[in-house]
Amino acid sequence: MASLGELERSVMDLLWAGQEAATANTLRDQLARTSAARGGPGHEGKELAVTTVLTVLSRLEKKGLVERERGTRPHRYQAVSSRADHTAELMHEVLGSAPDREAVLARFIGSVSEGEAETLRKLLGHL
Amino acid sequence: MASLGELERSVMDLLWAGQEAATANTLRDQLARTSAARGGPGHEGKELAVTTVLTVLSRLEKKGLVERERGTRPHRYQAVSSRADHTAELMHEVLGSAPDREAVLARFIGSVSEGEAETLRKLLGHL
DNA sequence: TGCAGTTTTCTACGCTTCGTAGAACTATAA
DNA sequence: TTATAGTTCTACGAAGCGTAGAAAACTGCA
Repeated sequence: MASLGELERSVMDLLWAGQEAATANTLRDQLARTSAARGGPGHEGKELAVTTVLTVLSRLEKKGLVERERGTRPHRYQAVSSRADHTAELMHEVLGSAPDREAVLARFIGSVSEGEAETLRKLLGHL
Repeated sequence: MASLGELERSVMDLLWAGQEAATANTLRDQLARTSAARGGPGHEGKELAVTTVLTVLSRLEKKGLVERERGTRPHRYQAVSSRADHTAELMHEVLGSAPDREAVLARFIGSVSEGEAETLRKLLGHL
């Protein structure tokens, strides 16, 4: 239960981008304004109903990606983990289902840019 | 369009396991017999109709994961790429959608077993 | 050459997920 | 205590997936 729909992803992107917890209304506005909402820049996001945003937020909460403060009245929503953490976790998930992990890693490393290979060497160096 | 359903995955597992191209009937039998079909061992797979297997194979073909020889009468199906290649590609896909690739890699490396870290070091060494 | 069996394609149905939002309910501020 | 802002409930249509029958296409044999 890890994959996200298009709107769900847009919402997560906003939550990951902002450091503060956001309300449904804030997000709604950002979705309407931001080009992050629908792919390419120059493409203004759609005007969504607040209920739509709330539904999506609930679903994201059920999926464990979002956490909400129920105390305050306009509930405030925030991502449970950073985008980097989440993505890394996803990568592990993908890798995890493979019986031939080493082979996968080999292929993976094989098609990484030189710059990133360098980064990886550094990261692996001091372990 | 990368995610697979449960049955689709079972079929891919069989195709990845065998080296020869297989027919729908062969796969049907293997699905009925193998425990690879449904998770745990000891759990015998279900008896599926051949048409079911064929439908799934067509869908996998459309997704670009499977390739079929139309020449021979019982068509023969095989995986387009190895499981390792496919999985590595998936990992790149997941990583690719992140603007903060380096941060993701850092998190990813951070939670890799020591054995695998060693493997990675070796792989990165001779590049 | 025409049939009987085999294989493939077409069509379809039920279930689940996702985008979308109205209706109804609830808390809050004045 | 009531208008108003916010939340939950319910729902519908599209797409993806498991599943398979019906129909069409093909093959080997009589």
